[in-house]
Amino acid sequence: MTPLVKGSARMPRSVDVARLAGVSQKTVSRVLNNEPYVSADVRQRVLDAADQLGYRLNNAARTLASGRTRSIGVVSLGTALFGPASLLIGVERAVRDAGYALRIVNTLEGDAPDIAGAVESLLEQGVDGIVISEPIDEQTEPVRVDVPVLSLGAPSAFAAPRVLTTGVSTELLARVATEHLLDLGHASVHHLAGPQRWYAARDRLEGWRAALQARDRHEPAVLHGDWSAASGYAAGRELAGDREVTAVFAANDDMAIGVIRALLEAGRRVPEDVSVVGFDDIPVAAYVTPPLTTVRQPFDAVATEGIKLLVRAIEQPQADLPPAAGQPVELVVRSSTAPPPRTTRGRRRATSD
Amino acid sequence: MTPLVKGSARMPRSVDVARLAGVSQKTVSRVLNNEPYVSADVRQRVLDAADQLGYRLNNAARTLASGRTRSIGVVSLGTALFGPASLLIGVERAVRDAGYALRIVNTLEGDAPDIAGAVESLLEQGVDGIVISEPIDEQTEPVRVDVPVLSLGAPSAFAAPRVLTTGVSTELLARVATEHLLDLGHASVHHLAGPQRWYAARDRLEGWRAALQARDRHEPAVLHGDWSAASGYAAGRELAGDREVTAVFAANDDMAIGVIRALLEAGRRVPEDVSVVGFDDIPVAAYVTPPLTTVRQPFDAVATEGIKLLVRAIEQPQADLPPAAGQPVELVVRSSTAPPPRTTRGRRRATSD
DNA sequence: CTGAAAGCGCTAACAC
DNA sequence: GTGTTAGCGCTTTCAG
Repeated sequence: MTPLVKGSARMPRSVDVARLAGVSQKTVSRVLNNEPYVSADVRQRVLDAADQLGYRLNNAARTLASGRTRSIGVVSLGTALFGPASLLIGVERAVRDAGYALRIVNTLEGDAPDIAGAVESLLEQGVDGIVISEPIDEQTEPVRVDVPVLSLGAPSAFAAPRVLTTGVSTELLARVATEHLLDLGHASVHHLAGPQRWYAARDRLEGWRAALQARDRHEPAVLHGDWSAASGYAAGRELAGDREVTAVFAANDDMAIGVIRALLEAGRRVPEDVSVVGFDDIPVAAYVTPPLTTVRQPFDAVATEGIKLLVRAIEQPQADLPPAAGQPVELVVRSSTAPPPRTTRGRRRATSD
Repeated sequence: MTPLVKGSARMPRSVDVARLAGVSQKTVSRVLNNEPYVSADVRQRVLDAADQLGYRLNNAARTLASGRTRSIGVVSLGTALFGPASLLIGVERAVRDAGYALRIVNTLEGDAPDIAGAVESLLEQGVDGIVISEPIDEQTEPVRVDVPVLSLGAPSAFAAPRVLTTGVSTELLARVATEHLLDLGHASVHHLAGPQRWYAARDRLEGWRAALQARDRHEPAVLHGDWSAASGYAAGRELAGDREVTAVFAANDDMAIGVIRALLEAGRRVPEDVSVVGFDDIPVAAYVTPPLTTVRQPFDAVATEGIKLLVRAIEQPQADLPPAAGQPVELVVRSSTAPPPRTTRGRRRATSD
């Protein structure tokens, strides 16, 4: 009468392995944890015995006895948006490479209570560290957490032993995108921002603004979308009516594609009449009409870097945390951007002909 | 000297709660597990005490004592492709709704050894059930698993107590897409298939073939892509050279967008000269030029249905498994499809004028 | 280098 | 309705 039977036979335990290998249970534990001070001979005997029995370490027992779960929890957004999804993939790989298991909780809205609840549920499941993938709202009141927290992107209000932050400065990327347009000769650049509750959206807005201010350009009213192509389309219709508009920087590619669609439908050519830059370099960006100029985020590098920091905070609680390394920035110029039309009021001078 | 301290203070245990509430430790356990036979008064006292202490159940101890992990593992593909990502989100939600935690392992290639390894690692972490999200290769030799396995899409070779399968018949969706083109009057339909290692790709290919055969149409040579817009573009260039081509069904939207791009560059209009249908209805599908006709998969319904089955298999090992319910099929007609040009050799007759 | 004893914090079975 | 008694299968001391 063994209630823990999963399959037909009882699961072998480490004592069974020990018995078969003719050693103590503790020695089995040593071998399986790659601890030193085990003779090669004994090690091999144990390994063989384990293999023969189809033995598998019981994770719950390990965790209970050691107090370490060897797993990392991530709070993610329940969205198939390219950015968050790509980041999550990078995080999974990095976590696995570091020898940890991954536990995921998605939040629907990503607002403060949602995130707090998700963190709570991860803590209950047992995790050694937590990653907040796309932080949205600032936490109003700090959540108390007893493991290190990595916030990918935004600083967040967690009262944890260690709070870490990495991420590219997407602000820098936004600046680069805007400058590209300015360099082409546009007098100014309109911005279609993402939902301002997202840190990523605010960050890009700031980058755009900084680029404009650095060159002392007029700052047009900001339009707001929700990351969707549909919202980009709606904004594009507004933009199409305004003849002043010669350049648009959208906070992601989906919205940029929506903007272009609206512009084309209104009879404004892209890039001849209006240039459009996106953000993310989604896989289809090179194949829409016209191929989209955009900037690319190094999701994988960000994830790798972030998890490295988190794991260090978990395993060496005392050590100093090195500052996050800067990530490369990549502008991908395609055909949706060009110099402004001649009749523009821009301070550009006709270049030839 | 308590090694399990995570924060500054020792984590409270259920005995601490019991002491504070003036009951036995077992009663605390009862309350926290929502077991019956606890008076409302005692229940409230326990809850208050737990709250006051900031008590949190220790999952490892629960698991060890009960033999149930209350978590489900998913083997997923490390890709940000819209389909797999959307499915994963649905799975996460369904798993959470069922009161289980989620453990994820991505595979890079999704081939047999990869999947076997991923399953092994989930088993070691401890899971009550396993979901194989986008099955690729058939397993050559069955993997022995002692928990129920849900294969989302394809039947797979797991020697598990129960192996379940759900998923829309994407074969049916492919047939609907092909029939749409045929109904418009096209003599036949070319197919740009996905990588044939993917079950999803083989399934769609079959649906396309079935539609053609049902109407006794000529079956053109199949083109192959890798799901990417780039591969669609390459295939599109081939297609553009062949004047016989008036209709193309691509196995996903990204490839369809690549095909359209190549067609347009070659001077073939879409849909006037060639109609193109995609698959998935990715968010930008409605905003590319021309807006893409496509079919939509009910990811959420598939996930919900599948997890429901899996949870039943976990919690009621003896019960019969109801067959998976059929899912609705949705064809989204936009502007990338139209009747074939007049000069076509198709058996269609001019309709008017 | 190896082993024996003592829990980790909870649930399960059974008593009261 | 509630409490008591045993473990769950490991890791952690601490001896040899």
